[in-house]
Amino acid sequence: MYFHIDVNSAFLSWEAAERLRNGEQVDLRDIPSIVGGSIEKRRGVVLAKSIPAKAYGIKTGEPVVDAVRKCPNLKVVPSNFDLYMKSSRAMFDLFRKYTNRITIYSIDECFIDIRDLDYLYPDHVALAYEIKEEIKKQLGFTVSVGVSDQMLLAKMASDMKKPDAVTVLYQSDIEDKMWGLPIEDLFMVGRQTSKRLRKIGIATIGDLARAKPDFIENYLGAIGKTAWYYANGQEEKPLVEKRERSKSIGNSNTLIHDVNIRSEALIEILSLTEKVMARLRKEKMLAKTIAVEYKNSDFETFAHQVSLSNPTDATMKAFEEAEKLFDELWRGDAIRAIGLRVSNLISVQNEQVTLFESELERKQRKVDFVVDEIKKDVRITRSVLL
DNA sequence: TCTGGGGTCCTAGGACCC
DNA sequence: TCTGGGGTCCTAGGACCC
Repeated sequence: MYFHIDVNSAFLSWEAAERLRNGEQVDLRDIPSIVGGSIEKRRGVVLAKSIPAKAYGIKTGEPVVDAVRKCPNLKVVPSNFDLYMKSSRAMFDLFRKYTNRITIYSIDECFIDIRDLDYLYPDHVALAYEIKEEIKKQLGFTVSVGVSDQMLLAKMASDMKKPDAVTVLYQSDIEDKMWGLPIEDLFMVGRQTSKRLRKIGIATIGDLARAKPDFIENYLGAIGKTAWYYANGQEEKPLVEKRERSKSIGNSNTLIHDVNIRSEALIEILSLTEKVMARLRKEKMLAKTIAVEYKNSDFETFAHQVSLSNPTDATMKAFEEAEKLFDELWRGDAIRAIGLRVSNLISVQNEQVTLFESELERKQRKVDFVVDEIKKDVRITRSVLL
């Protein structure tokens, strides 16, 4: 038996709760409001919206300027990722008082396997309400809980009633509760897939469930098969697997101005490389593949990647490769955003890094080590001061 | 319409090997 | 060599999630 727990308008709720704690009178959740990226820094999209804002037709992911056009007295607050991390951790810690069988799916969502709690809490729905109420009381925000014997159905269920709700959805309910929903509501059916499905007359989850699976797979490929199973309330494989380590680590950045000077782009790439490689070293991993990506002013993206013969965690080694990749990649157009990602990661322990290492590489590793330590100290000092 | 950032997985085509 | 086909690895691009 699973719960899927989803924070309602997470970033906005967390901001609202924090402001109330700090003595502010107005609850952001009661007025048209959004958490939005900074327009000046060209990150101006809606990250979260209040229910009153939703009533104006404001959607997550749309440009903030459009949202303001829809609702001129919209309250726009900036994002605050430290607060989100803190709020997220507090919520997951609260769940851990019940069980450790928690699969974190994102910053504001998780699955809880409650099979160990049967003895203490034979009534699953009552437990769902208890947890929901405890979050509200202790942390000041609401969640939607989905209850089912399967992860997929628990996830679909938590989406059905919002905010502050518990929804039960078993296999035997899907015809009644799920099949009438538009195809877009099915997990893993996004814009492209729904467009293609509608083109062949599949408009609801029920339409997909009743279609021939082989035909759908032929038409859409692997995603078609997966979606067909989901429409029928089945998972071909577990919805999410607990994984110890990430498979890739990357950072990207929208530049304050479009750039078409190589040296300016390289400064940005170096800064991204430093960030990404520091994260990689912190995870005690080495990367075999390095990829550079950019987005031009027309929002086209281009990427190049390379596989190294010797995996590395060294900033300068990665930067050398990134520089080469960028030179192959860049068409001389105006660059809006740049990203760097490493993948094909292996544990440091699994590799005798020193085996093929040159004197220069050895020195560079030392530099990385020292820089990481200094940054650690800076953080410690700052937290002591706070 | 003037569009973020962090991820995962799939697909198609080419290189290379046997 | 004018050649078949399977397996594997790699890359670029795209779809999806939050």
